[in-house]
Amino acid sequence: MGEEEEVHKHNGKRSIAERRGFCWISGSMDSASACLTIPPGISPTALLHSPPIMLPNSQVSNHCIMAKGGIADCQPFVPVQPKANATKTEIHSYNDVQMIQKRGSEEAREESPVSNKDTGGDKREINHSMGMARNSEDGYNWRKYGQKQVKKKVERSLDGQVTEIIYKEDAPQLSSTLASQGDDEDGASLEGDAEDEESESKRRKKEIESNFASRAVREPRVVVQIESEVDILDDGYRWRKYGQKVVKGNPNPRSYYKCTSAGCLVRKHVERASHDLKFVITTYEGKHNHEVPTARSTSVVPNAAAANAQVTLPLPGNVNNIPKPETQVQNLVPHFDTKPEFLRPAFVGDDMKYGSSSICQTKYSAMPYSSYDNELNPDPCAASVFPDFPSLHMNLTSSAKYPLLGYNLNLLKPMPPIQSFLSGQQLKEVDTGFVRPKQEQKDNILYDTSMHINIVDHPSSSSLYHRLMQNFPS
DNA sequence: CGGCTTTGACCTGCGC
DNA sequence: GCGCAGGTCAAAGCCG
Repeated sequence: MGEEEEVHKHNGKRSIAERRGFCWISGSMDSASACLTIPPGISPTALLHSPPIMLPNSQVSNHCIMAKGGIADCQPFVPVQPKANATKTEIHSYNDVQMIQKRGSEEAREESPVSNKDTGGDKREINHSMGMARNSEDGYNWRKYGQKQVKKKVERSLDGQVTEIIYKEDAPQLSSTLASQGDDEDGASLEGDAEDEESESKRRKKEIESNFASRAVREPRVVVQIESEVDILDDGYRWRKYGQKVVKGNPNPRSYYKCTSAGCLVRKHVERASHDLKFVITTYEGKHNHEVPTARSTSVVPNAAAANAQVTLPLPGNVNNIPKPETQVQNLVPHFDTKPEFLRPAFVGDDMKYGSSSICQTKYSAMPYSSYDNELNPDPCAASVFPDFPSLHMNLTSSAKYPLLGYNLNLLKPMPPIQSFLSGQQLKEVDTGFVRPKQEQKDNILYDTSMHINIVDHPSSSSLYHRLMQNFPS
């Protein structure tokens, strides 16, 4: 049974996603991000029946279920074409979403940059009151149970395809959550006697203390969604898998990893997105208290082992040397791309400068694959694109028939429809879990279609992942 | 043989 | 208190 069915059957109860603490992001953002959250090949109508993106949630500041009622607030789902000189990285905030969540639907419609006028005027109610459920026009009852500041970074390819979506949860907004509760209880709290208020105050205080004691609050959590055919994204650190579990609503198993460095408590879990198997969702919890292991294997994985390949991501040589950005760094995490813009001086030196990020793309697109064949054949692009990182080189080994990350590097081959990504054998595997034993993966020729990117970073280069994590309190 | 993965059992939190 | 679900543990097995 799929998640959709399960959720739809919840009628009268809290949805699966809600119970799981996920937030459904469906729209109401600015026009760009509203479209960008939609995986390629998913129609707007389909979004009514499948969550486009799910964000793991903190245990403390809950999220609001937005999904089913969000479509009406979206801009038309027209693929966003990249501007001619546009940067390839866009920062979006969900503030407007939260506004809708926090306020009633009427106010939201008034104040949201996306109005119903633009979207056909489909009126839905997104109730913000805790404990209250209202009927939305999808026929289900939805109850807000919290909200949380989430920032999103969307990366797109030249053709407008979403290649990477990264979510960063801001610091828990207990105050807003509590304020929301206060709003809900305004009648009682305002009219109650002093004793009740004191009791309530103590209860809330206790709640806050309890919340902060939980790991979900102590540790920063970053969610990265990357379009990738490989399941494991090598971010430079060493991880040991300590568990695997199939979570409800996603037939793809979630793998749990711990950082192998002694004393480091950072963990992450990786899973294929249920709504689109092209996406790998990696959730990082915690902050590394050590440097990136220096002696790392940088071997290029043969094509045949694509499914088990690791994509090496650039990481810093010394976390302590990374200046803490003054501004809020957006969503920069282990990141692999054909355009490692985080390695460019502008990115390394100044968080929010996205400059001429298309340079590398252009170069890559123009490069024949033979240029990237192996480590003995250093990427000629590297020297010109990353002048500040002389030792950096990229290895792209691929028979890429598909535009991994949205970049069709193989200009000599046609791009098949995205929906063909999984078919036949692979579709069967979805039912039993996407991740299979190593040997099976290696033996499966279907995975030979992926492109491998192996970025070997200069030891002193900076990592956006680190810088992001440094924004979180230790 | 050490490091890693696998996987069933166990723990914990939450909702009812 | 019970059941469910997510997360973690740890023994067994695999692999280089």
